[in-house]
Amino acid sequence: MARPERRTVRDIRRGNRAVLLHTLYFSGPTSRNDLTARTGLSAATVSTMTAGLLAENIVVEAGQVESDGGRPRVLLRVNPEYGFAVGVDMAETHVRVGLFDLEMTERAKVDYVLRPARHDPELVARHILSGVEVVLSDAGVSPEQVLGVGVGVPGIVEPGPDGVIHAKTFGWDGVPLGALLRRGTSLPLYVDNGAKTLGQAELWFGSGRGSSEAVIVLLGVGVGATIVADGTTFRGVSSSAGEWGHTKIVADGRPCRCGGRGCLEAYVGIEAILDRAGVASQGDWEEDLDRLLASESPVIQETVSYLGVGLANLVNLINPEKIVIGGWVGARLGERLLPGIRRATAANSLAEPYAATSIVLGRLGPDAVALGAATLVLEEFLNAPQVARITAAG
Amino acid sequence: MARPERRTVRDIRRGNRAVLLHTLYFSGPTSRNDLTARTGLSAATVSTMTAGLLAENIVVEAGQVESDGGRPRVLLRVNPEYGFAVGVDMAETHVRVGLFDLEMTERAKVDYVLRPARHDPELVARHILSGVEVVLSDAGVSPEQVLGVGVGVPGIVEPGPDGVIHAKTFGWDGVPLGALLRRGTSLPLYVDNGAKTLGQAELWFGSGRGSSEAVIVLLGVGVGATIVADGTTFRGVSSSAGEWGHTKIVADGRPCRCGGRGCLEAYVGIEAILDRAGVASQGDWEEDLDRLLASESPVIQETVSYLGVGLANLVNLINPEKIVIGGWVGARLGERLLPGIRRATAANSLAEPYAATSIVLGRLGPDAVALGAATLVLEEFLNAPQVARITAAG
DNA sequence: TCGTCTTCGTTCAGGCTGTGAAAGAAGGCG
DNA sequence: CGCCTTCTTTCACAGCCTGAACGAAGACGA
Repeated sequence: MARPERRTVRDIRRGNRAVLLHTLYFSGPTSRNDLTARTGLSAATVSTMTAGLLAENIVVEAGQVESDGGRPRVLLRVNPEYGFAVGVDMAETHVRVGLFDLEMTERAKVDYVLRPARHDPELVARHILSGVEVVLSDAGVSPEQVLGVGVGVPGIVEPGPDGVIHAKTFGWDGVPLGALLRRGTSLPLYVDNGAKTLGQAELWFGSGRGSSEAVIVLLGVGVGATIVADGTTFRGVSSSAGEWGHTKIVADGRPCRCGGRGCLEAYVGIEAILDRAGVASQGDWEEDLDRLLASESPVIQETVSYLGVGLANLVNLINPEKIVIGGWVGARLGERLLPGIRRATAANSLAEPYAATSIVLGRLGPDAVALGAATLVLEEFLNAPQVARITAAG
Repeated sequence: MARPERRTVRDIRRGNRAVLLHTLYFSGPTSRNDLTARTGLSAATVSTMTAGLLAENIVVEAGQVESDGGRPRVLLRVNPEYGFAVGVDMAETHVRVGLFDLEMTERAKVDYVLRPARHDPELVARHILSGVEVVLSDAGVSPEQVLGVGVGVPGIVEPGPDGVIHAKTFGWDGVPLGALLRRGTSLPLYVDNGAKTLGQAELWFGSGRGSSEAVIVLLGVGVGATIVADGTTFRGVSSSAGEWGHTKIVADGRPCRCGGRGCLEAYVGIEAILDRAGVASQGDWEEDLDRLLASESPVIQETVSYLGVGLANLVNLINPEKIVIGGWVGARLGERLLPGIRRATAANSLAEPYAATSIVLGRLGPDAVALGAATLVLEEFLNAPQVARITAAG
C-alpha cells in the first residue's frame, strides 16, 4: 500500500538535479554529453542545470578531452571543496572525529580515549564538539563550509530530532545525544547506529558498491547488520532494524549479555568466541583472537558453523545480492576462513537465494564507522544540494 | 546509494493521478473539496483531474451531501465496475479462481481439485485458463473488462516475464507458468508467491491495513513471511525474500523437508507439530490440530515457544510496526494462544523493537491468497490507471 | 590561410504541469 | 428576490523538460 505523494513541477527540478549530481559524483569527470546519455535527460536540460551548478560552485570544470575530430568535451566534476562533512565514531572505548571533503578524503582527525565505565553523556558530547573544532582548525576549514556532522553510536537510535540513544552496554538509556550536541553547534546533525554507518560506508565506498539489495554485517564486540533494500538503509518502524546479533540461532542456548539466550552474538561475538575457547583474556582481544586462529582449536570451526547459520538466515529471509562481512572480528575470520564461511552458509540456506548471493569481505578498515557517518551528510547533499547554505552559529 | 531517476512533467501527472485514485479508493466517497485537503493538491488540479477520471468512467459520482448552508458537495468514488481482476490461488491440493470487481467483492469463483502427485504444469495451466473463462461467463463479464490476472503459487517465483517457478514440494523446478498461461490469454499476468499474495491481502484489506512497516506471517503446511517495507512488499534480489520458515532457530536441530536442519518450519509447520506430538495423522490435519489443541499436551507450549523465537527474530531484525499471523494453523493457534505467543516473543526480543511491534491475528480467511493475487492487479491499476485499455485476444 | 566537417554545447519556442485568484454554480435563508 | 456561504471551475501564469535550430570549437585538407 505504497501511498504516493503529491508532486509539483518544482520537485522535478530538485529530483533531476539530484540525478545529475549522483551521476557526476559516481562517474567521476564526465562531459555534459555523457551526462545526457547517462541520465536520460535532454541535452538542453543538462546544459541549463550544469550552468546553475557551476554558478553555485557545486560543480567545477575538470579539463577537456578531445573527441573524434569535433569540439572537445569539457569534463565536469563535483567540487570536492564545495563543502566538508564531519564524521564521528563514538565507540565503547573511544571517540574519533574526522573531517572529510566531498570526495570523502580525510583531511584531519582526532581521537579521544574513553576510560571504561566513564561514559558521562555530557563528557562525550563535549569530546565530540571540541573534536569538531579541532579538525576544522587543523584543516583550515571554517564552520560555514561544513555541510553537517554525522555521528555513529552504539545501540539503538530513536528516530526524531533529538537523537535519543539506547545503549545497554554503555549504560545509556534514553540519552538525547543529538539535543546535547545541538546546544553546542548549529551544524546539521545526523545521528545513527554505528553498525549502520559502517554499512553505509561499505555500501558507498567499499565492497557493497553498486549493490542495491545487500546486507552489511558487523562482527566485533557486538554483532549487527545493515540491511539495504532498494539502495537505502532499512530502518524499520523505530530505527532499530538490523539487530542481527540478537536473533536466536539456538532456542534456549547460551546466555547473552542482552539478557536473552541463544543469540547469535552469544556464539560469534568476540567475547563469546574467546569464552567458548576457554581463553582467559588479559584484555587484548585482538591478540587473543589471532592466537586462537593460529591454533587448531575446534572452536574456530564451530564459530564458522554458527556464523554460517546466522548468515544463512539472512540469505533466506532477506535474499540479498551481496553480503559484506565487516568489523574487525569479521576481517580476521574472513581473511582465512571465507571459503568455510561460504560453505557453512550454503549448507543452511535454500539453494535459490544462496545462488543469488555473493559473500565478500569488507574493504574498509576501522575508520569505516566515521567515514560512514560522514557519508550520511554526503547523501543528504547529493539528494538535495542546498542553494542557500545554512549559516553556522557555533 | 539510492539512485534517483529522471523525471519529466508527465510523470507528475501520472503520479498525482495515482495519489488521487489511492485517496479516493481508500477514503471511500469523497468530495473534490475533501480531496484537495487529503492530497495536498490545489482545488484547480483536483478539478481538472477528476473531470478526466469521470470522462474515462474510472470515477463516478456517488450522491451529494449538504454543506453548512453552501453549495452541497458532490461525492466521488472509484467505479467498482470500471474493470475486474482475476485472482488465482494455486495450492498444493487445489486451484481456485476468483473474479473480483475493483472493490474486491468476489463476483464468481471456481475450484479445481488437484490429485496429490498429479501436478503436471500443462494441466494446472489449463485449469487456470478454463477457470478464468468460467468465472467470466458466470459473472457476465467480458475479457475486455478484465484488468489482469494475479496468480499466487507455492515456492519461489523468479522475477521476469516468464513467471518461472521453483516449488520443491510440488516437484516443479523451473516451470515457466507465466509463459504457459500467456499462450492461452493475452490478459496482463502477475505471478507471485502465495505467501506474498496472502500478505498483500492482509496488508490492503485485513489486519495490516494502514501499516507501512509490517510482516505478515503464514503458518500452514509451509511457513513463510511477507516483509513489507515502506508500504511495499520486499522481494529481495531474486524475489525469494521471506523464506522465514527455513531460517534456523536450532543450530543442528530437527531435520526439515527442505533438507536442512533446525528450520522454524521443522518446529511450527503443521507436520512438525503433529510429528512432535506423536500424532499419526489419518490425513485430516485440521482435525488433528484441533484435537491436539484441546488436549493438555506440552507440545502446544513448546510450539508457542518456538514460534516466539521465530517471531522475535523478525522483531529484532526487521523492527516492524505490526506482525500479522495468518494461515490456517496460525489462525487456530492464535485463537487461543495469542497472549502466550506475545509473551514468548517478548522473552526473545530486545525491549525497544518489541515495544514498537504489535502482534495481531490475520482477519482474512482461506480465500486470502486469491484475493491478494487479485490485489496485485488492483495495485497496478491504482498506480497507473490505463487510459487506453489493452485489448484481450483470448 | 581558409573552408569544411564533426562533435559538443546553448538557446528558443512550445507543450505540459500545478497554482492562485477570480468567477461561476448551487443551495439556504431572511 | 437578494444575499450569504460553500463548493467547483476557469484562466492567466510561472516553472519544467524537450526537440530543433543555432552557435562554438577544434581537426583536417586544399
